[in-house]
Amino acid sequence: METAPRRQRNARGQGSRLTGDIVSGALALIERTGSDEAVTLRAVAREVGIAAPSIYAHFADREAIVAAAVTRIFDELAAAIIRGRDLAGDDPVDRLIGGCEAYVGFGLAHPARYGVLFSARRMAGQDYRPASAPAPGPGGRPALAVGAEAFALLVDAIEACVTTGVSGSTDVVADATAVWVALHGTVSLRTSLSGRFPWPEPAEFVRGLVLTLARITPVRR
Amino acid sequence: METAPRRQRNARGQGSRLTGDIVSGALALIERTGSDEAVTLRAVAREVGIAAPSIYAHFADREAIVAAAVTRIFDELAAAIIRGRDLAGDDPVDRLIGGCEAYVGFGLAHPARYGVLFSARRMAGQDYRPASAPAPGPGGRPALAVGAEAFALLVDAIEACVTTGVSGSTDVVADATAVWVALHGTVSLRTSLSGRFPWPEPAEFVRGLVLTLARITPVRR
DNA sequence: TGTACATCAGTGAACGCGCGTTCACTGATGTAC
DNA sequence: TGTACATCAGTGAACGCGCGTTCACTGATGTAC
Repeated sequence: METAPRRQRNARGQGSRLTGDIVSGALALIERTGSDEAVTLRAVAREVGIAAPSIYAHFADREAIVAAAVTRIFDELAAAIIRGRDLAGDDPVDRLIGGCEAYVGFGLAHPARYGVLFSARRMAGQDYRPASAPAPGPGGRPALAVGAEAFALLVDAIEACVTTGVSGSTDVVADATAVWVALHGTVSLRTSLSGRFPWPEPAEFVRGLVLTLARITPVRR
Repeated sequence: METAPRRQRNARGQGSRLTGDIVSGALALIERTGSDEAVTLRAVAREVGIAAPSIYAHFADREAIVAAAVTRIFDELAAAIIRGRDLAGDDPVDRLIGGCEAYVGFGLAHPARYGVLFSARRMAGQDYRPASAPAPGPGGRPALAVGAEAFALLVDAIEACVTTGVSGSTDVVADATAVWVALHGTVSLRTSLSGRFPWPEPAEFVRGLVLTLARITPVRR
């Protein structure tokens, strides 16, 4: 268990910089081990190059660190979706597919980060937290709000397809839910069973799922 | 940490009964805590009512216990699917939907058990294992074979719909993969975000997913 | 039929480890006078 | 301009805990003679 070189202490008034470095250290541990289990106070301290008790000035406990990491990952995911959507051009179907491919691409490229987002146990833990302290995290909004933003992107993308007449969806939210469920299942199952199942090529598979579930009329393409 | 009452020792020649009890203890821990993390040698020993070192006569390590538990859960899942399929009657579409609803029903009713089946880290661990020791477990077949059996049930069910002309699928394996991914995503997301998302009623939602992705011709119903 | 013995099915104590958390502390740096 | 002081940003040692794993052992029961 090698320790990072001892970190230089922050200048007066800059103490909150360590907050961000602790989150980065937690993300590095998640990335390296594939799980948020590895995010212990002592491991994070080693990663960042500080003494373990120093963390208490920035986070109440392990859960708070993980919650802050989750917020950061949701931001990365949302940014990836928006990038994929906007790179796809102006056609609403292309933009929908571009965003969905980016979602799956992010999940497959960063399975550890993605997995932490939807770790059932962590979420269950949040349920026990009193409503008065909704996992704020120093990143700003609570993680779930960011997740909701990503879902809103999907709803809007399908809505745009309905508006231009290429989607026959009569319940956009229900169909967006179906698409999300399928995208998540794709990332989750492929990650679990990567080499042990004859997976089709991801981009084409996702395209097929989205066209079908978002009820894009086949006439057009 | 209360210990179970001390277990009565097995009669001579019946020592292997403890093997099954250890797996049951592991399942009880998974069910109670929601995660396979809780399956430690000492916790299992407490659960079963034996001394921790006694486990070594039956399992090489923690991983072997979890692998045996996974095999048992896969058996339960396959049995649930078959039951749901057969209770649905003779119509191939009804049987397909019955099996899929049973899959999702099992996952939602036993989220902890289901979650362990597809825990990415556990699976990754199996990859590092040499091919010479494919996680045999005292349950019989390796867990993945049982997973493949469940997938074969799905392929057969769609195949039957194609044969009777109600499914327009031209690539049954690809469409079965899409259905599986969507079912898994449904269980996984609903479990993670149970109360924090306006989920539609499961049976109807699953029905819609399956009819769409298995390309059941809408003419008929 | 009696008895010595082998085997089976475990036990109990001990080890070293990493963990969260506490406590009193240190040493640089800005600020009031 | 000098200096005492408060504050900030941490540190280091120590605690008790649960963990996997080892080791020598125990005591019931079947079996060979």
